[in-house]
Amino acid sequence: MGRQPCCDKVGLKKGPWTAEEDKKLINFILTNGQCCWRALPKLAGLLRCGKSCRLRWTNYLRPDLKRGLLSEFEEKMVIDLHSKLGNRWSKIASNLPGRTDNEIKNHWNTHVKKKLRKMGIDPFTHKPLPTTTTIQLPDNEQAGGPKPTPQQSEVADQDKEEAVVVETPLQSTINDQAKDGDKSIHAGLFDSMEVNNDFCIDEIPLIEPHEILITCENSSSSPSSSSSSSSSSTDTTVGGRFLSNLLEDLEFATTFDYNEIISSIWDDDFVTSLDLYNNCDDNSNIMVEPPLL
DNA sequence: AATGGCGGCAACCGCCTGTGT
DNA sequence: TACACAGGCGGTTGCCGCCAT
Repeated sequence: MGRQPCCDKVGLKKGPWTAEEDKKLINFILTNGQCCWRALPKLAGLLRCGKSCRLRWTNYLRPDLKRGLLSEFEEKMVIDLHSKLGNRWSKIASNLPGRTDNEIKNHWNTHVKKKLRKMGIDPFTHKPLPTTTTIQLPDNEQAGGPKPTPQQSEVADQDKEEAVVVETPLQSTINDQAKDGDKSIHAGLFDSMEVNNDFCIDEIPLIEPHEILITCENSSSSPSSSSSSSSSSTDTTVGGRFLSNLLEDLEFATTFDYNEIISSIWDDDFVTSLDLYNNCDDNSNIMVEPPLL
């Protein structure tokens, strides 16, 4: 007898989320907080699996999410953390405020892997690629007999790396950069897992629940032309747009009093900060501290 | 201008882990 | 200790837009 599915899948909707569904989810969570994902869809009037709701909220609807490409520094952080933690994306994400594991995972698979290979670094081992004339095949097509799956390889690699900490070429590069300048940020980044510029990668979450960092995105540089071009009401998905745009898309102004709900749940300071964020148009960072729900 | 290939990313699936009983 | 359940995590899939031809 198999495990019971997380929810009754009969009649449940799958695929991209519609603005209406997003609205219901946001409305419900802002009103009731995050609790019991399994029961949430029913209570919120959604024909979705609880897991799907959780994913949608944590990856796209949370107000503390940053959007857009990872900055150079964030990318370096990801590479370094990956060299130490392997594919533990959630752990990596916990060290990058406003970034989700899914986002980092996607970024790794689509951008960083290629970049590292171009630099002659094996994205799995973080060590220099062998300088043979062998044609570099995709990960799962490496020549040569039965091989472990990528996951198995990575696990093995991780085990090795846990035993022996080796500074990768990239780390050296970054450490060199740290010597040249910007020491406040880079200093000690790769020193150890214990102390890392005031945070411990292993144990201490970088963001406290009450401390959410929101970066103002340049409104003219929305993540991709695709999302901006599809921002008309004909597009049913909200895609990667950030909350302010999202709320706009959802037509909260006319159909959903977002401010009222916010005010009823979060305190005035946070509401003011959120408002400030929503209206800002430069690239400054604003610290928004929502009270614990 | 049409179209086929490719890349990026949102979302799903299934397994794992933590917690309560 | 064993079991059930909910939530979390990582791998994978499939859609969609962009770009080259």
